[in-house]
Amino acid sequence: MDSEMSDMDLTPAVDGENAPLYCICRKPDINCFMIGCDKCNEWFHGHCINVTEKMAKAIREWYCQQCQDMDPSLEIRYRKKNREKEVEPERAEKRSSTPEFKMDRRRGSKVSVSSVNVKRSARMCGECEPCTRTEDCGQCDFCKDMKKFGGPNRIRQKCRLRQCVVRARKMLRVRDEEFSLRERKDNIMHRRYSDDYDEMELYEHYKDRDASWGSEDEDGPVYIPVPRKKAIKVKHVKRRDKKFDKKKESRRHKQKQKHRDRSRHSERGDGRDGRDHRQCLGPNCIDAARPSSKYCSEDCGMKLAANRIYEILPQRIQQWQQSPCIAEEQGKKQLERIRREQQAARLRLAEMERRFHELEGIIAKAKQQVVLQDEDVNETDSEDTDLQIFCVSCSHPINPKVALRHMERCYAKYESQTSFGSIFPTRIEGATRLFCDVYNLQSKTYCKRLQVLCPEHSRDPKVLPDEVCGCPLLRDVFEPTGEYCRVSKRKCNKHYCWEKLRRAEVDLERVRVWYKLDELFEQERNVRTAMTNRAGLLALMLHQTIQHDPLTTDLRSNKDR
DNA sequence: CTTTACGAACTT
DNA sequence: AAGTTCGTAAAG
Repeated sequence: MDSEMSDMDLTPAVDGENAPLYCICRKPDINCFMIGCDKCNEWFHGHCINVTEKMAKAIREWYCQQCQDMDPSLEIRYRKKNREKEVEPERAEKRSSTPEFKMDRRRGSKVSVSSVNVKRSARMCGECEPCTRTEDCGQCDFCKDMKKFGGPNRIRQKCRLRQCVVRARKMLRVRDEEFSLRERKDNIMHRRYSDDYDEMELYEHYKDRDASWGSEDEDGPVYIPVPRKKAIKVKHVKRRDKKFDKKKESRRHKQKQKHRDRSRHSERGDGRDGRDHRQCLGPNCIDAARPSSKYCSEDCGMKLAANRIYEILPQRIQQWQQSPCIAEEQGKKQLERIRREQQAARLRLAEMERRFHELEGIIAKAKQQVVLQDEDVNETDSEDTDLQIFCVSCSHPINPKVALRHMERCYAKYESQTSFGSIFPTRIEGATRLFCDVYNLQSKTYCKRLQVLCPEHSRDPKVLPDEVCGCPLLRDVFEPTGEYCRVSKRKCNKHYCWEKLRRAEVDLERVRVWYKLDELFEQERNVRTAMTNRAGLLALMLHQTIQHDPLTTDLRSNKDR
């Protein structure tokens, strides 16, 4: 096989019995460059049709000769870039010689507009500040996504600060306003504002300014104090020089940007000093604040914070105490209810534990009974007919006499094939024999069936030949007679596994009570957490209670009492 | 409708 | 070849 394959490289004429044939040569060779027709989907060897791999790279759509003959409208299409290269020289020249020439492609195109060389595209006006920005901030989510900043390159969008004010989608421009604020703040070092200055307002201010700046530029030679970007000659300049110029430009531009911001800031004339050194806001401190901080040190910040608390807290506590807290009262009521229910559940649990022991006593007593031989004659009563019922598990027809026994076993058989576990063992102190809790190494879980009902991990005990059934006999379904069934356990079909079922009944109820207790405990915890958090330090500092209308409040509190 | 992810055109 | 970023499908 191997040799055949390698042969194929050299002699494509080797024709496998069922290998598909391709190309005009109708040969099965596939180990060379091939191109597919975009109409008929047939594959052709490059060398058969004189198309090299290099040529194919420039091709976007390719049609075979046959398809082109059949449909003359089919035209081989090339990729834009390559087509440009192949464009006749005169056309290329024409383009470069017309300053207004626009090639608005999907991508950034260089547009020559009155000798300013700018980049324009559907997403870039080319004139706003973000468009002219050349460096990525390295801080925004888009930058962080980039490979160069160690990101996974999943979002693939350019830096938020470089998203065009005019044409970029809004979501790309601003998402995390806080971020862009911080960034701008960092960039414009001289700009300072105190915390009572509305940050949103500031941001809006920026946005507006940016937008207006962009349009100003487009309007033409109206001179404003804001220095316009100077025309930079780039046309017919060698590539290297161009690069150099660009760098210079961006540097100069940045300087201008700074200058502009500074002058704008002072124009605002809001009395705030834009200089770098502000006084620390710490109590009685006359030092200068650290850069990008309102304080000279951590200590001063903490002092001010402490003062704030001393100042505000007593007043808030007073406010809090002035009016009754409805939620607090409701919480108290709820706690009371929960406690009552817990009490009831505990009683019920004690009752169930008592019944648990009582049952064990009954079972022990039942075991001491003696088998009555003549009873089993009675058992074979006239019901021994051809009546048939079907097992609920296996659906086999079964004799009613043995139905209970069969179904119990049948169910156990199926049930034991599945596991029913949790990764946690049961931890209920003081509870005997509740969950099975056998550890399954494979699934790393603990069995969560009732122990008495788990056919997977505990088999029914073997019944000895002389064992008695011992099921307590009842009158009118519920009333115990004090008598016990004295049929041989092996033969009694009426009370098959009665101990198991009775135990399960009790255990199930015990589990229910435990669940109830658990639920109540959870509720209590929630209510308590809510109550402790309600008038905590943080809550008091953050919120305040205002009595808008004392009359209404009084009425309400009077009604409550 | 917005956000995320990604192929691919385009640039460096 | 590697990096950038646009348009859009898919997901939310």
